[in-house]
Amino acid sequence: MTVKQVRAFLAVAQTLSFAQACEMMHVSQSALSLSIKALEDSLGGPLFKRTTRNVRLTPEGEALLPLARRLIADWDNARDELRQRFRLQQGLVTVAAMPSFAGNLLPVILRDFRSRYPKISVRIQDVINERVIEMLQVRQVELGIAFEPSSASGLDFTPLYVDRFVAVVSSESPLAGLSRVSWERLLAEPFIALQRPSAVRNMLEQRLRDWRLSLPVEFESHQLTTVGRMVSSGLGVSAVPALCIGQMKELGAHCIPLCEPVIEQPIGILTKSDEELSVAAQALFESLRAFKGRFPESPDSDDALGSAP
Amino acid sequence: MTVKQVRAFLAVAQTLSFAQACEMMHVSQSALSLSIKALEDSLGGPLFKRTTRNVRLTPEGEALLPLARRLIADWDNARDELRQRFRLQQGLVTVAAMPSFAGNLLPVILRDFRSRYPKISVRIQDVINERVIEMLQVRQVELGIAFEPSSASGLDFTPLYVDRFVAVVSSESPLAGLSRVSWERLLAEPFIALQRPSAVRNMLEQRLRDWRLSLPVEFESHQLTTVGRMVSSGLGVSAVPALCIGQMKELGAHCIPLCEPVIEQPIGILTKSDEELSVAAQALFESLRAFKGRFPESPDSDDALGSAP
DNA sequence: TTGATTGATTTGTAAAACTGATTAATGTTC
DNA sequence: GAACATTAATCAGTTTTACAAATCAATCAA
Repeated sequence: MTVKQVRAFLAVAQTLSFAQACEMMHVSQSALSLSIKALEDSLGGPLFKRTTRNVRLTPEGEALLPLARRLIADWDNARDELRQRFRLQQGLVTVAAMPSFAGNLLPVILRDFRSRYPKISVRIQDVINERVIEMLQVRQVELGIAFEPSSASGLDFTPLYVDRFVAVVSSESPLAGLSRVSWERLLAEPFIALQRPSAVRNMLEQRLRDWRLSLPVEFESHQLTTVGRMVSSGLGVSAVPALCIGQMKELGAHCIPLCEPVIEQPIGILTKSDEELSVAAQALFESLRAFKGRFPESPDSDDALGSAP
Repeated sequence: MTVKQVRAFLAVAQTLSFAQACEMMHVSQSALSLSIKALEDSLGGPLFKRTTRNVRLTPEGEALLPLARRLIADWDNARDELRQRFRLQQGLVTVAAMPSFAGNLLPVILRDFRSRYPKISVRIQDVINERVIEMLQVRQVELGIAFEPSSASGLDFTPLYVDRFVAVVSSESPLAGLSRVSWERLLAEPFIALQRPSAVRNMLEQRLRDWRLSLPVEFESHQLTTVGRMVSSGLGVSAVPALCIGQMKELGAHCIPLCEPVIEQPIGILTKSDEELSVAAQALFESLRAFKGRFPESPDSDDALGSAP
């Protein structure tokens, strides 16, 4: 019992004529006759009662008809779905991205991606860095965007850009006029920090410890927006990834490059190393990499890397 | 995309090894390789990621797996169902029979039939003669058991036996001792008849009119049982098909052969002439015919046929 | 009866599916 | 780290299957 045989059965059942059915199937009449006969043999009895002038279904044929219809419909649906998947005309990519990326660059990239592959839906998880890695490891998402993880994490890292901290100050602040500012100078002001647990916050404190600096935390918030508002209201200063400059400016805060040390961290695409990417995920992967040149320039000269003195 | 290819896919997906899968499929490894490749080509992309040491599903393969499982399961189910039908191990026969037959002989025949084909269910409609014919014509049932219909009914008639009217009298009746009784003598008593519309009743009146006799109807009932009770209580006499003798005796009534005229009517199996019988219906048809010899003897000598004088 | 139509059958051919041997690649083991 | 074992892909040759064209047999209409 093959698919072709069942299709032949449907064609004959529909037209009640071998002659018409064989046109529909694009085969010769003899081939159709043999197909039907083979099907009947494999099922154990006749499906049609046929004379030279007349073709009708037997009761068993009648019983097969609805079954055959459903089988062929399901068959074709499954085939089409798979084909669409491969053709990127359907599918779902799951992505987990750290908030600074998810909130700033990702929407732009996705708009481009969606216009290219309108039938692929993208599910984004806007979670902290650690959750990105966890979700990848338990296969909750196919792609992650985060800091480079430890090599033992079982994840592959494809760098996209190097993020760097910039100072955020109110426009009335005495620092506002400077073209660059040192951490030491910045931390003389009351500091508004992102709440723990946060990889960004942890990384920041770690690096500052190397320089024997510490954060004089005055306020804390989970939301970057809140941090921006606090700064622009003159409550204190902060430091955020360069990615968020636009957001800060919108909130009326002022951003200044930070030095001594320049704190920067490569950010990139994470994938589970032993896991294949779906065609759809590969497409998004490529779209992300294609944006590489359009990221805020991060001069990756070695001397700019802040290292402990 | 063929069934064989999808089966091959399932085998490989299950074992994650071409070598094991090809044993399962009883084909050579190269044939299996080609099958999978053909499937992949027809779908538009790889379903497995395979190295010489390792076979794993791609995300698209992962997507196909549940679909394939269902397709193959449905496929096999449909095939098995049809095969069982042809093998008489499954199926449904619908029968409409006139009450005198449905209530007396049919149960015995069906017990035999059920023991031979336990998986075939039989749906019986116990309806009056006219409904039997109607139900056949609209294909509500496959088989009917009734009087021979007019040849224009579009039904085929296979005679089973000839039914004959017998007198039913109470055991106290002066007629009870007779070995035979004429209709004229019987109709001198108050008559208990089956209610109209009833083919039995119509036929009876028709035949009696030929002999210039009429029914002195005193009571009417739809139920044979009620007729029997009335007779045995001495309310009157009746005449019923010979098939019902057993039933009447159980109710305490007495049955006597009727003559002048002997009113008899062939009863048999009806089928729609332009309709094929299901294998299951054919089997029941044969079971009914096989019982032919065991029906109450109806001497079909021509002289016994009552004809108008 | 004749002619037209329709499905079954037959026969030769082209396509496909399959096998077995070989090859290339990749873990494993000592 | 080299030899070995295992595995899937590939190739060549064979078998099997599927197909088309022609013919046949049956049936209906005129």
